Amino acid sequence: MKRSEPKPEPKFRRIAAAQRRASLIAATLQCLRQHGHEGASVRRISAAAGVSMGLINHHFPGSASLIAAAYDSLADLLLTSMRRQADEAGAQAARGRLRRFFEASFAPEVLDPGLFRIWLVFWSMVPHSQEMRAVHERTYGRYRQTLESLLDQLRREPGVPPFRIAAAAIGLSALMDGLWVELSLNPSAFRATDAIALCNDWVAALAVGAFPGLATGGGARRRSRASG
Amino acid sequence: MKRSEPKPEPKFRRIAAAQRRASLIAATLQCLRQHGHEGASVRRISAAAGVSMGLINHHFPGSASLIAAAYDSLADLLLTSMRRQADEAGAQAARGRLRRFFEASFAPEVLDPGLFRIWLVFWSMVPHSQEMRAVHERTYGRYRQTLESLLDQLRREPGVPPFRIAAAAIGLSALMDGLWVELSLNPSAFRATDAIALCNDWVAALAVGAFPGLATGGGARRRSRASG
DNA sequence: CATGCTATTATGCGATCGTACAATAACTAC
DNA sequence: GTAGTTATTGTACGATCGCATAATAGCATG
Repeated sequence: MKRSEPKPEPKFRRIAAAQRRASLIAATLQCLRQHGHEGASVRRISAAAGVSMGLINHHFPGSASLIAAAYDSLADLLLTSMRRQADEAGAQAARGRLRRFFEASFAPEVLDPGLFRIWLVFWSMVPHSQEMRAVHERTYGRYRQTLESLLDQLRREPGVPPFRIAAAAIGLSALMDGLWVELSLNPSAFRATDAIALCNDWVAALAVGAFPGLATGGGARRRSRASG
Repeated sequence: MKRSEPKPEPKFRRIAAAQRRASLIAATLQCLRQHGHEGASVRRISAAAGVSMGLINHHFPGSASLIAAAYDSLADLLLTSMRRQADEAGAQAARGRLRRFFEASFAPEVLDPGLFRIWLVFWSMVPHSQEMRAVHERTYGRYRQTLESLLDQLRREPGVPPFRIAAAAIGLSALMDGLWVELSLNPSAFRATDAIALCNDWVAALAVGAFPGLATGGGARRRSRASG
């Protein structure tokens, strides 16, 4: 049954808005990963997505919104993955879950230079974009909540003295982020296992009440005097 | 004694190469502070320095070298300032010096959004520029050496158990960097005093031997087994 | 005062950038 | 099948980018 009409491949296809947006987000992440800051260009992104330039402005109010959506998407993906790995293999002790969370945080895929490249672009846009700031606060908030949940499980274990969970999560996330940044900048400075060990040590110190400022019950007030 | 020649202001002045380079470095930092990644442009920098475009390529092999020199200059300035503040007021206990170092690290001038902007540009260029990588490694090396010196003083104090200084410096620098990054990204996430307290707590835990992985004498080997 | 050196300027070139807007064509509904 | 909607394309515009190079002029030296 040969058709007389050659049935030419259509020059483009209309797809659902949600799928198109997801495709654009994926292309954005690919560009940021490969070209860093210079990849945040409408031309590059649209070329990577296989569509024309103007389509971006049709689906997003501006390129800033697209990048914010990419930030939200990637951050959610990473956090979900880490949470899943932490909760893997059923009910463990809190220390074990935290250890798995650390191992996931310094896995080779997270220490990929491309991911660092992407993240630097995100960070550089946070202070000057309302949307990026909102995404960062939400993202970082969920990140800390995850840590708070894990630390709360730790606190409930026998022999663990009470501590201020929110402040502890701030410190732990900072330690992890700082290790990740330096390891991304200089993979030979130390090893991923060293980073994991430092995080585990931090948890161990917290579990024995070695952080005086994090202890509950007025421990936070004695800061200016009687310290040395 | 009126001169018949109007003695017009010369269109430009020749100055010593070292001074010109310093001027260009200062202009570079100003541009990066104000415009971030877009400030790393030959045109903007030369305009800020009040010179023409081509002068940069005359004094530096390329714009990358200029930015690397700016990285080196600013990092040295900051570290010197922090070291001076830590050593201020004579011989103190190690804990006091560390506390002063933390306070200097989270002073308002260090938490200035412009400084974070500058630093992100530096970081984004490290993975793809040989010069930037060299500057980073040297800079970060001196930073860790400073911390190692302070931690060594801590270890010599009575009652402080021995620990692996190099690894400890890695952890402490990561904690400080992570706190600085997050505070720069979101100044309302927590306060500078919280960051300082978390660093002091880390030192306190180290001083009581609460970090098992940092303890010397085979403490680093028990990592895969017998941990939970 | 004349002369040479070179720090410095000024300009042109090709490429890329973001934005705007009219034209087109794929899909839907009837 | 046909009309309508709109997702999608294609292009033009002005600005800025890095780089290269000839021309200029400040300064030192004699």
